[in-house]
Amino acid sequence: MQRLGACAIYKRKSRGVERIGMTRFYDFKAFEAKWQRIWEEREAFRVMEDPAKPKYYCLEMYPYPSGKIHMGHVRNYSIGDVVARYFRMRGCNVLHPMGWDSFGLPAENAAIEHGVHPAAWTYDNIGYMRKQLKQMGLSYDWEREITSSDPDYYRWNQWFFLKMYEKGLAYKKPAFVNWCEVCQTVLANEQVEGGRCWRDESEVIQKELDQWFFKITAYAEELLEGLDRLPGWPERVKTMQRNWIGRSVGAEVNFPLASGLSPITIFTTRQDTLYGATFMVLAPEHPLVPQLAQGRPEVQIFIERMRTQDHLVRTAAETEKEGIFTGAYAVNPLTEEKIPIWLANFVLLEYGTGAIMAVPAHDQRDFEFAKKYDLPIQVVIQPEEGALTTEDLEKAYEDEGVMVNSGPFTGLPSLQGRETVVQYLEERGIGKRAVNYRLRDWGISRQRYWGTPIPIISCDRCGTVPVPYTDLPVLLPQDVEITMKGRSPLARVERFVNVSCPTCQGAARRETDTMDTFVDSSWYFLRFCNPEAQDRAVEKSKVAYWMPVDQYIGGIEHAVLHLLYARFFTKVIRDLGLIVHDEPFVNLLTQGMVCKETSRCPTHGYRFPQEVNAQGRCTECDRPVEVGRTEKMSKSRRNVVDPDDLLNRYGADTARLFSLFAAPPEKDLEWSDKGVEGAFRFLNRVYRLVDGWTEEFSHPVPAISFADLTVGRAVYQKAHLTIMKVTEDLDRDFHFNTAIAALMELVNVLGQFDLHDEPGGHGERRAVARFAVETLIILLGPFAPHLAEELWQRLGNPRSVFEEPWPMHDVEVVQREVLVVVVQVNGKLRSRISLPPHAGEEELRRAALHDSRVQTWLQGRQVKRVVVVPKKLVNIVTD
RNA sequence: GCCGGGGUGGCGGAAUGGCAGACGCAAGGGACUUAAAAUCCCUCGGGCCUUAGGCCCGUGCGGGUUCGAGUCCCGCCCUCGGCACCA
Repeated sequence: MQRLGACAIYKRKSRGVERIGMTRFYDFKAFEAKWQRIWEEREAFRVMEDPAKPKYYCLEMYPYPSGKIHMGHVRNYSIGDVVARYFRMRGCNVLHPMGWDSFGLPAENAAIEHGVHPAAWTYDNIGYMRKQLKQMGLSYDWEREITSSDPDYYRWNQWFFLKMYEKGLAYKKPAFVNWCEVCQTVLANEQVEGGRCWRDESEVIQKELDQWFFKITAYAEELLEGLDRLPGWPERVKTMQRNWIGRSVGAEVNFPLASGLSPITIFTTRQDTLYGATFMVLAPEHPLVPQLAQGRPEVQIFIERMRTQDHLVRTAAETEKEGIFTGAYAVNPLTEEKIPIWLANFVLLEYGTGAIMAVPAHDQRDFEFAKKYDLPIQVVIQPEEGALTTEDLEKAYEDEGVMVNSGPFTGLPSLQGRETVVQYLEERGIGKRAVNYRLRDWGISRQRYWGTPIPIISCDRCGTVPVPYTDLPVLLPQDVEITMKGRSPLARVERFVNVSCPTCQGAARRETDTMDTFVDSSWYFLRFCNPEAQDRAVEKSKVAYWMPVDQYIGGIEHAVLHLLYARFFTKVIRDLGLIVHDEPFVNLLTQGMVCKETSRCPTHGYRFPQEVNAQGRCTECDRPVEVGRTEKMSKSRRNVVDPDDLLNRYGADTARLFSLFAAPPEKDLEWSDKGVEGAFRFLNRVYRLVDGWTEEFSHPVPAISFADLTVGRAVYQKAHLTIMKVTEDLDRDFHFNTAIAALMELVNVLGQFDLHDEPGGHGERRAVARFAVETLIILLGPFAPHLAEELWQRLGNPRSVFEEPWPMHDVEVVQREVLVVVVQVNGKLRSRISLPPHAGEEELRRAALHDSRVQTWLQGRQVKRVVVVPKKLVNIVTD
């Protein structure tokens, strides 16, 4: 019985030494290290294609190597590991890989702040985090590890880029970026705060630079429609993608100019309100503006002001509407009235045609604008009840109604009017049906060093020339000075920039921008199928075997960006003929955030737990600290828990078990130190239970069958019920928390069980106990793999517990021996009756009516009806 | 404003339209111990009936459907998240 943890040994050796707060615990450190070593030696999680087995691809979002793993990773990867181990035990050939999303800005910031090379910083972090993941006992096939910043990986980003370039899906156009004059660099949207640079607080301007784009809009319709064929995705993720794609159906209408210049086309979803269009508004950047506003310097000034205003600010809903008259007029094609053309901040060049017809009576934005600049308002839609007049209009009437003041259309319901008007426009060549998407093309240029070089060369004679495939990869040069000064750091590396043109051999320059790191993660799941392939990005047969991903698991924060880009890439690669599937991820589990309560001091803000004393006061100023609401764990909120501490103190199995037990996976998890201890206690209880019985189990146990069992029937049955419950919970929605609860129930039952036979017994109790314990260990395996392996081995089993097939419950055993049926009178619980398990409806009814407690409730009442739910309940309805 | 989650004990959370509160945490009581820790056992939604044992109320609020509603329907309130001048 000398198997308890180190502390217990210490206590025994040093009798008489008093230690307060000493705990006895199982030696998780030794077990976990041992089994991690054995798994590695046995290559337990290597997989190859095996047509004989059903395949299962389980994937968790690969991490950015920021330094250390955080609790979100612990949760994410614990979930994934249970899924992977479970399906493996169910007989599937499981692909469960891991890698590193290792290009990105933090590496460059580290270079600027600490003078470390981004590569050194990144690869150090990967080394540390890989060690942490291994310490968690995750069942990855590490032979398939990929690192997106390796040339072996990113060369294929370049390859895909060139393929897309050939197909016209990658193109260059001028686009606005956030530019800080002080830093001389482009800033990401997240680095612009209120229109100012986050570093030096100087004003950020919109600068027009040549940028590379992927034409994701070419797939807008398919990306939208495909969502309907993803039943395994959470509804909210699909909704967010639908909103993001933002399909709207309407019409494009041509408005002739009064001066006879070529007409201006607008997009509208409300062509039924065309008769109410009393003016037009163009985006300040609209290409026709210079012609229209000739000789009007004040318009130039307005445009200039709009150009320099931060795009985010300008497009914010709270920003006041402002505009200016261009001096030009257009003609409403239906009323044939002359209407003024204005420019305004709220009209965006990127959406629709960059021009709108303004219907102030029926569009709130137009209404506010018309009121401000005193422009005419004309009511053309009347609500069903009550008349609307222009005079008493306090806000725009945007709902449906009946068309009025609309010439031949007057009297039509607005909904129907939309169809009739668009037909009319098409017949006369004034306009046509049109669909618009809010989705914009994906700008992938980054003026950064630590990313995939864009494989393009520009030559003064030949223009834009793609790097030939044979010259890939375009390697990212190593010795580059990284500062915040200047444009892309690569632009100052002459050896890199200066090349000869692949077409004319003349002097030419390389593109010095790098790709958005979302490009890397848009296809990494394909690379896991054939990470070793040197001559191609994806190997058709292997990808055909493994893809699509059966279960993808990650944070909700990628609901739109990553998950949309990955779907887009999948469709592009399909159209390149390399894969056959349309969607990358069949089932998606978006795990909730890991949260913890925060502490705030009135003077010092967020406090770490160690910055709060026992009296709940700030250690710096002694003011009472307010315990705030629970929020997502983050360094800035000072409410993080370091997984290293958790792993050292309680071990991987406890860390995993707690993060799975505390909440269902898709909900937020509230951190609780006490809850972690609870999980640890449970594992210790399992350990002690098995440890205490190992000796008994070394004696031979007889074969048992439930039918002949004279003792321990309830325990035997509980084991089968637990198999049923755990299996159901894993199959239905991965309800790990209730599955673990079922295991706890089994342990509670076993804790009460005495396995010593009555005099004259022949080991039946021992046999029941052994069966139940082995069942427990197998079922516990996916959740607490190290402890399960250790206990399994100690019971004398030579093979790994993960080579055991997942058990199946016996339907005969699970049948209750005695049915306890609930009896209600008028829907209220009044009694319970016990009956043999196969009692029929009539027996139930009779037994219920004769029950003495029920009798007292029926006194003086007439039984009107008796509802019988077989095996469950009888409800007696009286008058 | 629009869309999507969610409101159940002191807390995290359970409940295919059929026993509300599984399991865990906290709390209280007890056993073991010289003592503490650890462990084990018991109690644990609220109110009421002196007891055995029972009764009443209770899943955000108000209606409805049903023999029966935490669960389904209608109307609200609160809360979290996403989107938001998208024509």
